[in-house]
Amino acid sequence: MSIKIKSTNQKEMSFIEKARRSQIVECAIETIAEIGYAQASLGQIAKRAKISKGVISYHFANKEELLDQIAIEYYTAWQSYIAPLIEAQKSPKEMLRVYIESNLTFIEENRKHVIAVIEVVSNKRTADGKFGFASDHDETILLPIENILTLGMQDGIFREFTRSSLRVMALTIRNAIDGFTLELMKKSHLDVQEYTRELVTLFEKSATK
Amino acid sequence: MSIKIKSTNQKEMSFIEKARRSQIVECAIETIAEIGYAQASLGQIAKRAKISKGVISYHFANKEELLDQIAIEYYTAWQSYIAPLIEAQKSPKEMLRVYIESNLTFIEENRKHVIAVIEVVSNKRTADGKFGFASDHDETILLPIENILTLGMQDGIFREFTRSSLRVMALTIRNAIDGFTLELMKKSHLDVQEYTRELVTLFEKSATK
DNA sequence: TTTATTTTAGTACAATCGTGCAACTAATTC
DNA sequence: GAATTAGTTGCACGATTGTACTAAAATAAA
Repeated sequence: MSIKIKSTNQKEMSFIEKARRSQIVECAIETIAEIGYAQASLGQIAKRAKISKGVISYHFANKEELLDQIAIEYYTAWQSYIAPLIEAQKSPKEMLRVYIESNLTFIEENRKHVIAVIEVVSNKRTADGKFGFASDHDETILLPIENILTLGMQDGIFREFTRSSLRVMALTIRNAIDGFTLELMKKSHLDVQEYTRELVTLFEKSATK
Repeated sequence: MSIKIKSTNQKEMSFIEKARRSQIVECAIETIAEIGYAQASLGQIAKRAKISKGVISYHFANKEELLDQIAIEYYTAWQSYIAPLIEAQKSPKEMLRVYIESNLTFIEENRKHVIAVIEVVSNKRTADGKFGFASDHDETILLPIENILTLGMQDGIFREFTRSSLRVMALTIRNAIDGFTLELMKKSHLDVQEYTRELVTLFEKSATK
């Protein structure tokens, strides 16, 4: 196996390499979103990109690195999108509402990417069969909503949460958001505005006193 | 492709065939639950069953039939388990509580099976890339909880739901239950009782006036 | 312009995949 | 007991997979 360390230790990636990596990631996203993880071979991705398979192996150490990149890029973009919106809110109740709204908006605007991420994350396994994405990944995802719930509880607006009930609440919100993605995938003409409104109502009721 | 119709049109399955099919399905469940859908080849399943791959193809028309059987058996068992428990309740509020409790209990008692089902269902695709399990499958799953919510609304115990808000509520409950499965998969020592209690609280608050 | 480096196409390779089937063994039927 | 059916092993086959690599083309540097 050839170790490719140029992007983390050596000099900057060239303009060509950046463009090519980006194209390959984009084609991987589309391929996975359209035919599913199991069918999305490097051959299929290369075909979509109109390049040779060898180009993929030149730019990425292996398939795993390519697929991980899909997830990494998504979460980077997600965080950059969500964080400032939430920080701009004054009250935890507004933060909760904006958290849900912005998540669903982001998903709608990045449909394929989020679908590809869910496929990659749910199918990734370690050599011994465990989930490939570590639990610190989950913690990172859950942190913002857990902070919002904690803040709301401290402000006396939200109900009293124990450590575990706060975790279940946060997980349930995240599960609802991921579930929205699947629903959008099955029904491309879903009324997103209405879905969002209902989710906000639901979680406001369940979070407040 | 050889069409195997013996189990649906011809005479009864023999004792041997029933036992063998059951064993193969069981090994498929374990294989998928342990190493994931993508790695669960017929060879892996046959190895686990200590049989030749040809035995699988003798008893099942193709891999798809075998995997479908995993889901069919799960949902049959799930429905038999859930329905009487809910029917025994007098009020929609009790039904909602028992719905959540019995779902999580059933999942805990059938961990591998439900994990395998989630893997199969989420990865199944039609020839043109669409989700393989049709939307009538979703409707069947959602019907019980939708009925409970409708009943509660008619009794004046639950809040007023529009058609769409009822659907979002039902979906969110199902997403929470599926999310519990994933959590259980990642953390085998999860406190199920506590998780259940929190979920019941959460959805009671969100459903009532 | 020449040389050095990067990038690409094309393909070899071992391994694996699902499907299919011949040959064999075991059990049942006539 | 012979014929038929049920059940199994072992493996062929075409296709595909991810990894790896050579030679050629393209680009950058001297």
